[in-house]
Amino acid sequence: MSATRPETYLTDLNPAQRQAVLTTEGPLLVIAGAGSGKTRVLTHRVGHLLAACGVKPNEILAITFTNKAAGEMKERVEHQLGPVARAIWIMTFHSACGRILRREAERLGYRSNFTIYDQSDQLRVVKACLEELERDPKRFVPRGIHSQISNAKNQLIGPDEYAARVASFYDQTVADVYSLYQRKLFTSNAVDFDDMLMLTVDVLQRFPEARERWAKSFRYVMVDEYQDTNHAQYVLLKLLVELSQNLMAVGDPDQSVYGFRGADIRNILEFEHDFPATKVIPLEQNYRSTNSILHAANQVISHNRERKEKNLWSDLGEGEPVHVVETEDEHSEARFVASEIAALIAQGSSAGEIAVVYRTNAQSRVLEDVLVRQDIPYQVIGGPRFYERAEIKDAIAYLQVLDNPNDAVSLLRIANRPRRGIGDTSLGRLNAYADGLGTTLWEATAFPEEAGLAAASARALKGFRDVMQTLMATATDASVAQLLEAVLDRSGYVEALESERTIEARGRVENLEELVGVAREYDQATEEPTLSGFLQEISLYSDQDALRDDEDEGGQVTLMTLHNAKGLEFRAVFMIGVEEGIFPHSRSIEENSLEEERRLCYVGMTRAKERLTMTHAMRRNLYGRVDANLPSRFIDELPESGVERERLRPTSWSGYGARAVQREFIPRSDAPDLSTGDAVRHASLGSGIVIAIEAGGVVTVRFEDGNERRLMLEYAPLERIA
DNA sequence: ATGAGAAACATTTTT
DNA sequence: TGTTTCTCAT
Repeated sequence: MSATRPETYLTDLNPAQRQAVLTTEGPLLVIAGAGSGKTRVLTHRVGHLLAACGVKPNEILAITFTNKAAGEMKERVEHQLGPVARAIWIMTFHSACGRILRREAERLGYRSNFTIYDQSDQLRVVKACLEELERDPKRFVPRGIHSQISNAKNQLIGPDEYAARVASFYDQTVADVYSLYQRKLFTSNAVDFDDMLMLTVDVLQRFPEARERWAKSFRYVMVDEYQDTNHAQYVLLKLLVELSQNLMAVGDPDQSVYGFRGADIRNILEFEHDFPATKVIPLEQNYRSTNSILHAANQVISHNRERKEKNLWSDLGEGEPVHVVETEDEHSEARFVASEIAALIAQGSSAGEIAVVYRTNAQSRVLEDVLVRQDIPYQVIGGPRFYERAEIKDAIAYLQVLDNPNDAVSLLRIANRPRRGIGDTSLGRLNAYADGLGTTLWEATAFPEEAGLAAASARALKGFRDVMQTLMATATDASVAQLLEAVLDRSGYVEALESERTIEARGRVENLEELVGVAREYDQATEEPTLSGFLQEISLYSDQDALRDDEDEGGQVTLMTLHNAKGLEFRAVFMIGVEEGIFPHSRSIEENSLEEERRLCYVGMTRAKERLTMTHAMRRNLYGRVDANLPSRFIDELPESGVERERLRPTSWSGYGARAVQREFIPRSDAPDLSTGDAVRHASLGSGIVIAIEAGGVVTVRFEDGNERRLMLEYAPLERIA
């Protein structure tokens, strides 16, 4: 690629961006306002280091928070620089820690093929601990305990230190669980997400040779979304740049919205203090939004006290005013938004350029109903995740046990799945037997009689153990995909699903096939594919980014929470439910985290490129209660100019004026004649089965994804399939 | 071991 | 108001 000469790649940067690219030595803080081109800065800076500063690819570590962001950055850098880019460490905090830990785990007594426990695995372990300690799970809610442990880990407080700080009986229980939890993970040769950071820090702090090696190997470190780092991540970075001090942090304190997950906004606010001689470069030119939108967003965020002054501007002109619309209730709000979307599409916008954002997931429902009826294609971000589906977790658990038989959580998960007569009682006995002997659960499975299992259970267990051992033998010379196929076959898992003969089961089998596809892809794309490698990769890639991307070919309106909208942009954005109690959420008002809510509002507003509409309803049905809500204080904080306020009232019994009803009800004359049990396909919802028919032409259809929906035969784009 | 029915519950969630 | 989780009965 020829884009590697400075005069080429510097020309498409503004002065501040250029300065950020050229400042390579010493600590650098780039305050990157929304839409200010920070990804461009990041990628160009990598290019500059390689092309003009003689830096080798493997000396650069570029950290992001999401796999998606890492993937995008990698792609851009590769596009710019060619294959050399592949040697650059562009990855998430967790993948980087995973890579480091794989090399260093043995110093801490873990083996390098450690298993990574996700949220639900972690919760299982907490529950097991509470049970073992005989604490009442009503008083000590597992989720609460877990979040205490997680917080402690983010603060780098280990079990011993936690125990030393105990101030109440509750704390004492947390401390006991924490310590037992860590021991359980250790004997399972497993770590949780938080451990990945905490243990990496631990190994670097306790072993100077390790610290020196890694600090030497990364001469240049860059971190994106620095405002979202937690304390552990901060300490990790400090250790990694100990020698060079070449740390570039890119972030925007106004977009810190993950405080509730341990992100510490002070990291970015105090960066200059933490890293003396820091150079600070603000990027204030916005390339995304019109000035009406920016002005409005700036005005709202200026109400935060704990903040560094910043003023975004753009040369994209004034644009349309921001629309603020009041409706009667959530239904009219949804109808209004849907009709506006329909109008935008009619004017030539693509559905993919439109987003609806809201504070809580539950708010999508009402809107979905209207969108379906109006036949507007949409996707909801944040539904059930691929890797969290039961069948996928089961299949992965099999692989985990094959790779790391000590992994007790996975073993317990699959022992009786599919059902093979190894019940909870038997597993409990085995567990007790293993504990008594100080061995692992897997080893105990070799001695069912000694563990006191009934004859039938013992036989079942032997069968299970045989299958697993055969598979383990296969594991040594099969590819990951082959092994997975062997697992699905030999375990009887797929067979059990197939014999269910339901749509759900068929969907599960399809999901499993998709997982085999993922494994195949891994086998092909990786230089040295190994089972451990595959497992570590997918443990950290546990979201639906990949699927999300291939699915939105046709262009669909995107529905998502404000949190999920971070980092994205759309031509038109509808922010719904902008009401006191909803947004800001009543919990946030109680918890005094209003400033974070306001930042969330800022994030949402700055997603819009050309058109921003904020709606609020006077009445809203929430949890079966009708509440009267005031408009959000954030609406009061909007400027006078560049904002157009509108109040929608019914003009007739049927709707909100012409534009609201236009597309709504056009009955079809060719409605299919359906009966219960018929297979049907819906134009936007996929196929499913009719499970009920009511008077008035209302059918209930259960779709393949498990959702059930009531549809009006006369209007729904439904057809019968064979 | 499975399912029906009651009770409890209901921000946000990059890894 | 929907959903999930728990309990109890089968």
